[in-house]
Amino acid sequence: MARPKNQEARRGALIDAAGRAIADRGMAGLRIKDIAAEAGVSAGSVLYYYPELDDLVLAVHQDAVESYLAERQRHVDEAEEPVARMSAALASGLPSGPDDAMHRLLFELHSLADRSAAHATLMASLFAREVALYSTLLQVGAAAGAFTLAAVPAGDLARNLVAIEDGYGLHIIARNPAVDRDTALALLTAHARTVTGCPEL
Amino acid sequence: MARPKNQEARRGALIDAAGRAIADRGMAGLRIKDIAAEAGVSAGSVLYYYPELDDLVLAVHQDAVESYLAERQRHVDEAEEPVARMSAALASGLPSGPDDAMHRLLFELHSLADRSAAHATLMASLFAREVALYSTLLQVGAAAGAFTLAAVPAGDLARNLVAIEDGYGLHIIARNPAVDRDTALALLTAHARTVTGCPEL
DNA sequence: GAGTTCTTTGAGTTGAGATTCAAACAATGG
DNA sequence: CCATTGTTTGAATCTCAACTCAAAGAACTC
Repeated sequence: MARPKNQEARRGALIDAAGRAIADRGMAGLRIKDIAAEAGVSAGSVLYYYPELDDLVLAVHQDAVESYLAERQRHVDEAEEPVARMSAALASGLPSGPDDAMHRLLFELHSLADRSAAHATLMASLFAREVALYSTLLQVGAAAGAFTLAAVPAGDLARNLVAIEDGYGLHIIARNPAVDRDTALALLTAHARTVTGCPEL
Repeated sequence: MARPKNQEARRGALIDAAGRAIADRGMAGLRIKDIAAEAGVSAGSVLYYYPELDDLVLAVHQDAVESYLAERQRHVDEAEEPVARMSAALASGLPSGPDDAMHRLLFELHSLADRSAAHATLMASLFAREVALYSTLLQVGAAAGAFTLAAVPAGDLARNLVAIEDGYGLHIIARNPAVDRDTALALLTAHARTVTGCPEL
């Protein structure tokens, strides 16, 4: 063998490029040449690394789920106290606005879930891990005496929190003028306040 | 003029056919011939009535929003008492399962909102009217003494209810095994119980 | 630097689907 | 039953993007 295979790096670049292409053109408008242009290579090169386009899209989805979760965790971990950690979690789950690239990407990819088991699994995994994050925050907060949970198990409350995030996220991305990030965050926080009995949130 | 124009009826049939096609192939996989096949006509006929396919899709969206809302209202109106009406509202906002045609259709169409102002408007209108429905139910229930609202304005509670519906709806359609209709309804109802202070829900 | 293998490209091919269109067809008025 | 006009169709055409492929290029080994 001669020329070094840095296929990993190449594939990584293509995954990023495809992510950008999907976020701004949508799955329906995704074209190989757009991915190629975004990556600064020819269409042939995209096919060279991903003869099956579906594999690339799946890689994008995996990557998006992992980095989104890592990013949220990072935000939460910047805080120490249970209340502040919960606030950070709430703030990190909503799109910054209609053009939030990560959320646009995730919603586009989610639309594949009903016809692809692999995508459905990724979406379910994202949901489960977000629920786990909130569950932990709620339980730790309750143990520390900061929260008085409105219901048990905490997982039920956590699922509702994630559902609200997803619901508002959908509307923010869809440019619903009645749902901007600030209102959504206020309503989400109000809900969290209710179920934790914690007025400081 | 000779031959009677029953274009209205023809267009109506095409709207239905397109709705079915979108619900089961998705916007990304929508083909004129599928709409035509669904309507039992040739592809040419579809173009004859809708030279611009976007107009047909927009008509489908309008129609879906109206009939979905009408259907929900009908469900709610089958009950008399505030509590029963609220239960009916809660039960009518979630997909029956991953194959619920109306919800599949609505979610597909919603994905157009971020790139089309017309679709965004329809989606926003649907949201606003669902919020209005819940607002009314909450206020009437409170006035009747059945509910003790956890917050004012009632519209805030209503928006959270709709957001939860949308969030769980998304996951049910996406075949998330952790979110089936029954669990989602139970969690949604639990939330409603909390914010209304009404144990009978 | 010659040989080898990996990589990239662009031109050409293929195929699917949208669109056009002329001809056939149907219903009604006269 | 003929003329008129609306409707429908299928075949022909157009368009665009996926895919193929042979040739050129690049990095490494020996």
